[in-house]
Amino acid sequence: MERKIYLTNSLSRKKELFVPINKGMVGLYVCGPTVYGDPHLGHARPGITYDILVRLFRFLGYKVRYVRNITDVGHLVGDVDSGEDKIAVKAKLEQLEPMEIAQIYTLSYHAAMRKLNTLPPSIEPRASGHIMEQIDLVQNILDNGFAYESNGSIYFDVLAYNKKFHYGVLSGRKVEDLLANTRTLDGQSDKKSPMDFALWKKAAPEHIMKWKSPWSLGFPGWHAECSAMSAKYLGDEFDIHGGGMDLLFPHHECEIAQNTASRGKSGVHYWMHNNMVTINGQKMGKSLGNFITLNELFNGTHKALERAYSPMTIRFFILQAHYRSTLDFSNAALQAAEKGLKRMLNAMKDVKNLSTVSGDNTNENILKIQDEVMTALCDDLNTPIALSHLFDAVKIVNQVKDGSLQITENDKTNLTNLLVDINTKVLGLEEENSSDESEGLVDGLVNMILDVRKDSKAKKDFATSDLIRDKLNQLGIQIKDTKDGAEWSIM
RNA sequence: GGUACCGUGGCCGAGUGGUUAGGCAGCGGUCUGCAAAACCGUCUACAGCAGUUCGAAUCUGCUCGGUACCUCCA
Repeated sequence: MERKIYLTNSLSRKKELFVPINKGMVGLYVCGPTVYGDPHLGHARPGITYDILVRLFRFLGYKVRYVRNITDVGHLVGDVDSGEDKIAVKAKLEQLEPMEIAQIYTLSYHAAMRKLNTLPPSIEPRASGHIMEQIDLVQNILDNGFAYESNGSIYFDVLAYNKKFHYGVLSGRKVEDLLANTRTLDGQSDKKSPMDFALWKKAAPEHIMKWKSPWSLGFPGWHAECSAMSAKYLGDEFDIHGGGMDLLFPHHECEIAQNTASRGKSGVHYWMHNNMVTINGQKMGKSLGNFITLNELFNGTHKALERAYSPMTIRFFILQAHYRSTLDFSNAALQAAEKGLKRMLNAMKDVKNLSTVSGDNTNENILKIQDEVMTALCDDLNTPIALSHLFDAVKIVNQVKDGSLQITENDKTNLTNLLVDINTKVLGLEEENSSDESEGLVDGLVNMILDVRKDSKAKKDFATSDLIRDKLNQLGIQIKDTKDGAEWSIM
C-alpha cells in the first residue's frame, strides 16, 4: 500500500491524490445500465474502466466495496408528459411483464460483462427493490424545504436549494445560464421552474409500474435511485462515484443536490467519468441508433463489422486508450488490437518456459519496467502507458526466446510476476477458453499429426508437410517451425 | 445560444516546455526447404497563424475544423 494513487476528480477537473475515508478501504459506486436493451460497446467502457480500478485497488491490498446498480424503473421516456418509463413502454410492445424485460436484459448484461472478464460488483442493487429508500430520500428533501408537491408529484426546488447551496458544483453550470437556456418542453406546467426535476412522479392510469407513496401512486424520479442506494450501501459519505461522462449533467449534478438537500452532505469525495466510444467520430448511443451490441461484436453479426472480435480483443482495445479520452471504433483499430493482444498473450505463455543461465544477477530493466507499469496505472489509470511498458517486457521475453539475451532464474521470476500477474490480476488480460474440457484431446491429436508432419519433413516430402500445415491452419491452428521442432497454437 | 473538451505520423492512440511512447501496417535484413512467428534496423508527426521563451507539438492569443452535455443515454 506504499503506492500513491492519483485520480482525476471531475469536481476539481484535476488529478488528485486519492485519500480514502477509511484507511485501506474503498467505497465505490458506479452507475450501471438501464436494462431495456442489449448491452452495447458503450457499456463495455465503464464496465472495464471501473473493473481496472477495483482490480488495481485490490492488487495494492485495499478492501473494496464495489456497488453497481441496475436501473429497472424510473427513467422517463423523452417527452415528459407521457409519464411512462422505458421499461414499461417496451413491455407493452413485446407483451411481456416489465420485470420480465428487466430480467432478460439484466442477464444479457451480466453475460456480456462476464465475457469481458470484468469482476462482478460486491453489491448490485435494483432500483425497483429500493422504493422505500427512495421515498425516504424524497421525504427528507421535502422536510428540509427543498422540494414541493404539485399534482401528486414531488419536484426538487432548484432555486430554493441554490440559495443555500450551489447547484452546478460538478457540471460548472450556472443557474442563471440554465434558466436562460432551458428548452420549453410540454408538461412542465407542474413545475415552478423548468430546472426543477422530478423526485416522485404520479403515474398515469395506464402506467404499469407504480408504487404507493405518501403523495400518490407513482414511481421515483430519474435521479433518486443512485442517491438512495449509494447511501444505503456505502454510507452518507463515500470515496468514489463513477459513471459515463454523459451522466455528469444532469444525473450526477442532481445526485449531489439530492444528497445535500436530504443529509447536508454532497456524499462523494471523488467523481470519476469515463469518456464515450465513438463511431465515425460520433458518440455511439442507444438514442442515436448507431450502436453495436456486444453480442454483435462477439459474433460479427453487424453490417459495420468485417468480422467477429473476441471479448478479450474488445477489452484490450478499450485499455489501449485512456479512459478519459474518446475512443473511436473501427475495424482497423480492432484488428490492430487483436494482433497486439495476441503478441502479449504469447509472451505471457512463453515467459514460463524461458531457459535461464546460472547466477544471481538481476536485470534492473525488468524491475524498472515493473515500477513503470504500476506507476502508470496509479497515475489516473493510465492503461495505454502501462501497456506500452508491458510491451517492453514482451520484447525481453522474445529476445530471450530468440537467444539474443540471457536471463537468470531471478529475472525469470520477476518477468513472470510482471507479465503474468499484472496482466491477469490488474488488467484482466488472459487467454480465452483456457479451461476447455476437450483440451487434452486436442493436444494429443495435434501433437500426433505434427509427428507425422515431422516425418514427412525429414523425408523432404514438403508437399505433405505443407498440406498438413495448411489444413490445420484452416481449422484455426497455427504452426510455427522452430529449431526445436514445431510449435502450435489456436488462433 | 450556454458550458466543457478535442485536433499527433498510413491507422489506432499516449505524452509533454529541451531526451524512443506503444500497438497495427510499410520497407530492408537475420532465421527457414518454403511460410508463419520471432529478432535486428528503418521511414512517415504533433490543424493554421501570431506571441512568450535560450528552446514549444507541449504555455498564451486568435483562426479554422470536430465532439460532448444542456432531453433518456455508459
